[in-house]
Amino acid sequence: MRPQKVEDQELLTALMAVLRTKGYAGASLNELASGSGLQKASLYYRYPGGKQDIGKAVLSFVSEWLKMNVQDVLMNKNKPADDRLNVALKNIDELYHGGKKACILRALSIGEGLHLFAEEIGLSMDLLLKAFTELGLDIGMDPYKAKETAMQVLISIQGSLVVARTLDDTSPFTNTLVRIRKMYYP
Amino acid sequence: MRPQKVEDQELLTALMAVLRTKGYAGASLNELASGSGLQKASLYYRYPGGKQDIGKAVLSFVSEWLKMNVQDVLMNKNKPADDRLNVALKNIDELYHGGKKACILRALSIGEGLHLFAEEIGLSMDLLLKAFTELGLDIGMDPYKAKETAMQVLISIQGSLVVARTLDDTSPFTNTLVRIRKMYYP
DNA sequence: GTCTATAGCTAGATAGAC
DNA sequence: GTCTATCTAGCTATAGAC
Repeated sequence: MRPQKVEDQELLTALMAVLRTKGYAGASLNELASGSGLQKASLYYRYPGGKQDIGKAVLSFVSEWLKMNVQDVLMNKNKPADDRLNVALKNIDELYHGGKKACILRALSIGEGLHLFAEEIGLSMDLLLKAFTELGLDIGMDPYKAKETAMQVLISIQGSLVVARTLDDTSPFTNTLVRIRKMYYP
Repeated sequence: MRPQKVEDQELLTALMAVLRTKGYAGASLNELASGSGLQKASLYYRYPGGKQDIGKAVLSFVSEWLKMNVQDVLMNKNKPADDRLNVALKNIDELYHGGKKACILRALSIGEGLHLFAEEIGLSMDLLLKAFTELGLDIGMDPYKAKETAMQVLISIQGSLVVARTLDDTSPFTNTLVRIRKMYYP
């Protein structure tokens, strides 16, 4: 058992960085290799299923990150709800580097990726939807309002990331994070 | 001058359909050819610059479509503002087939496309932003509110399309069109 | 576990017949 | 204007040395 040249988490972070900027079809194994510090053949050793395997591994990694850094944060009833929201939004801000980086879920939901990863992407979206719905219920929203608000959170995050990229201006995203806070604490 | 086998507009519509579903990197010339009814070499005759030329042509086509079916509609001061908004929203609904089809501006803003088409995509976004801002001013919003509302329109359209695709459910998009109406006529 | 080297294929792009 | 045939480069994936 020779030691790994690159740790799993570091590797997945690097692979995610390539996929989120290039997209699934646009990310070649050569780019995934050079971006991660391993050679193509080594990537096949770590992910025997090749590129599709890499995509699934990255999406699982993202899903776990969201669970830990958004869902668990929002649902931790030991802390005040507004503190939980602040931390979750700060984590989301970091995930997208203040609007400078694209969403991996969106990048992989184009073309072939939409069919290959529909399940994984849908799971992450559901996770976020449920977490923000729970927060709404927690601060006294009725179930319908809580679900609608959570949906608006997802829509405005995704939408503001798209607009930020196409206008080359991060302010739509940063403003959106402030707006989300106001949805729960007007 | 031999007659064209496929009319310009029909050709661009077919090419757009391939690009918006496969993305720029994912759409091969073979797919663009079979999707449009022409052979690869014929596409090179119509678009000498190859794939990049096709992308730019499709984006110009979309920009003109938006100008005619959204901007000119919203700015036509001969009709009542709420009628204009209804028609513009109906046209947007058709452009995206009720949320079933992706946005070409978003599909081409991933990977290589973001750099190749930044200008064209930004122009279409600006066009929409200005048109909806104008509508807001027209019904009495102050300039700041008008601009903010227009930005929310763009964000919620793009975001709801992403969420609709990832959840495989068009209702986020169709609900968003209703919400947009309420932003201007609460 | 990681590497170099390479197989087999498909990509974007062009030449030249009609 | 459109086609078939073909070029080269780059792709995914694998074999085998270390």
